[in-house]
Amino acid sequence: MRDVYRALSDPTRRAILRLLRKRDLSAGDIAEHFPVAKPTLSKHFTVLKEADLIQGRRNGTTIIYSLNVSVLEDALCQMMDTFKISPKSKSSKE
Amino acid sequence: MRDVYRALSDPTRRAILRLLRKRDLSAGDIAEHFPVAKPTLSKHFTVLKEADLIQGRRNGTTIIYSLNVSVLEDALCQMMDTFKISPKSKSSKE
DNA sequence: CGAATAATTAGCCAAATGGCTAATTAGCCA
DNA sequence: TGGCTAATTAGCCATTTGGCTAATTATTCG
Repeated sequence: MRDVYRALSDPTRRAILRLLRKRDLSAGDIAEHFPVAKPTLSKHFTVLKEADLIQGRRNGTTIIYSLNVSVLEDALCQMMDTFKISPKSKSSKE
Repeated sequence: MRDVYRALSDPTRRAILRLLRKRDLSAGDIAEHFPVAKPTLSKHFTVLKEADLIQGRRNGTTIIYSLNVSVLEDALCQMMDTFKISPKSKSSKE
């Protein structure tokens, strides 16, 4: 989970995830959506892979990235579990 | 939201939020749970306040921090909205 | 007021982060 | 094989981050 939080902390990486939500895309396709150099994006891919949020498969000279849907869903659910409010004590202020 | 992601990216700050989920606590009370110096925690409080996830109120010489429950809930819901899978295209791999 | 306590701000430092260009790897095809 | 394209790795740099100690602020109380 640590890696997931880290992965989500950067706006470019969040945008990559949103793109991949719709369809698989090659590294080059993704690059067209961002004003940063390709090697910079490669680093972002690495971070996202470390969090297991995406995976790449080679297709000829290109690499196709796809979202690991269930991993993302599980991570979101776990965040809910971690932070969502248990109706324990009364509300705080006032 | 940018600030929320940033706030959540650090494990100490996440732990602070979990603590405040149960009850309000003074800065000193919170400090007892962590092996870091008080000024370091003060910085974390600042980051959490910038994300509007917590607020502090003074009570004599101490400052009591409380979780902004609805802000956290809204943030989590928005993350769900942002990332949860719309049943658009078919699954990706294979 | 003066001392004590709680917390923050100021200022410093090492490590991590996100960006870039140049060089390298990997696969395709003539 | 040689050349082309796609992408990553290597290496560099500036900024941010999370940590610390010392100094400052705020409040209470004798």
